[in-house]
Amino acid sequence: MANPARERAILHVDMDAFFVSVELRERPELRGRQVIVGAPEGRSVVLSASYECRRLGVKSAMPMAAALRMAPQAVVIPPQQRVYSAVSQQIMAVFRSITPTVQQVSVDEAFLDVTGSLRRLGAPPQIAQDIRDALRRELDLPASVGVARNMFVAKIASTRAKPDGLLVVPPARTVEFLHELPVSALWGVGRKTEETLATAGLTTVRDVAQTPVPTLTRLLGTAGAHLHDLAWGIDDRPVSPHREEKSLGAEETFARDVDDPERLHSELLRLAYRVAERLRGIGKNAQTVAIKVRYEDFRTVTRSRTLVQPSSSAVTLARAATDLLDALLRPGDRIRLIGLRAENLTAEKGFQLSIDRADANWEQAQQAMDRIKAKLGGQVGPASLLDGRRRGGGCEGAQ
DNA sequence: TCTGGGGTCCTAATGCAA
DNA sequence: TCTGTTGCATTAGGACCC
Repeated sequence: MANPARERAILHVDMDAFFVSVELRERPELRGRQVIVGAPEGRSVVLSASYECRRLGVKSAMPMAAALRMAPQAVVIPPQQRVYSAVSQQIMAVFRSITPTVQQVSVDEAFLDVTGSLRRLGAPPQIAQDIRDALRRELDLPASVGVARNMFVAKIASTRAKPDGLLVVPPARTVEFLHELPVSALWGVGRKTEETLATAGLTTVRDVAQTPVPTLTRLLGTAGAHLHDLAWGIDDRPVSPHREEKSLGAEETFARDVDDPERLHSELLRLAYRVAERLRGIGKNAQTVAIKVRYEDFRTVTRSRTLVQPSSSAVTLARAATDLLDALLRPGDRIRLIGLRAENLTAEKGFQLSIDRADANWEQAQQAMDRIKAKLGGQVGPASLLDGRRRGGGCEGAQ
C-alpha cells in the first residue's frame, strides 16, 4: 500500500428499476405488484421491470411478448421519456450538491468523486448513505450505491448492492472481491467476449487475472490488456464531468416491415428534423450523415457520407440520408428499422460556400421553427410531415 | 425469446497524399 | 518517373453499455 492519502473515493449511484420507480410515485397502488415499463403493443422490449417481475426472470431489453409469458399478471405502463428526463435532472442536482465532480453515465446513474469532500462531508460510506437518504426524502426514489477506489469497482459494487443497498469495497479487499465474480462482471465483457473467454477456459475474474497478458491479447486484441488491469482492480480513469457529444441520432422500428421507398423517404425526413433540431439545440453541426437499415431478417447495415460542409439543416441531412438509402435499396427489400445519425460533430458554423439559396432559406426557416417551438411548444414543422399522405425526402416548398 | 432506442469505442479495409 | 512506405481520413461493421 503506497500512500493511503492518495487513495480516491469514488461512488457509483444507480437508481433501482428507475422507470418503474418513477411510475410508482404516481400510482402507489401498484407497489409490490408486477410492473413493467415498455410499449404495450408492437415490437417492443422491456425498458424496466419491478423486482417482483425480475424474480420471475423478466429483464430489461427482453421482448415484451416473452416477458408477458413469464409474468402474465404484470401491469404494463407505456414509457414517459420526458418525465424520466426531468426526474433525471433532479437526481443529478442532488449529486452536484455533494460534489461538482459528477459524471453522468445515463438517465439514472452517475459516478461521483468525493475525494475532495471527505473533510466536509465525512467518510465515503456516510456520504453514500446521505445521498440515498436524500433521494428517498426529496424524490421518493430508491437507489443503490457502490463505494470503491475507482469507477470500475464502484460500478460493480453498486450492482451487487441492488436493490436499495449500499456496498463499500475497501481498497485492501478489492482483489478478493473481484476474483469471485464471473467474467461477465467485467466492464466490456458481453455475450461474445464471454464466449471467447469460455472457450479458453476462463470463466471467473480470477481466471482472467491469472492469465498472461499476451494470451489475453491473442484472444481479444487490445482489449485483453485492459481486461487484465480490470481483473486486478486497476482503473485510473478520472471522473470527468464534461463529455462532448460525438454523435447524435434517431431511429424507428416500424410496427410492420416497410417496402415502400416513399414511406422510407418520409420517415428519413422526419428523423432528420428530430436530429437537426437537437443539433441546433446544442449548437453543433454534423460533418457526416449515417443511415442504419435493418432488414426483415434483422440483418443490419450502415452507410455514411461526409458532407461538403457541416450542417444542422434537416433538409441537408435528409438529402444525404435519402441518397444513401436509394443507393442501398433493392426492389422488394423489406425494412424493419430505419435510422439517421449525425456524426463528427463540429461546433463551428460551416462557411456558406454554396450559392444554394434554397438551403440558406431552409436554415433560417428551421431556426425560426425552433424559436416558435421554444416559445409556444407543440408541433411545428413542414406541412409535408404533418400530412400523413405526403411525398417524402425532397426539399419541397423550399421557399 | 424474436429481438427498442440512445449512444461509445474499436478494428479493418480502402484510397489518397506526402 | 516509378515504387514502396507511412500516415491520415473515410467508411462499414461489430461489440458493448444502459
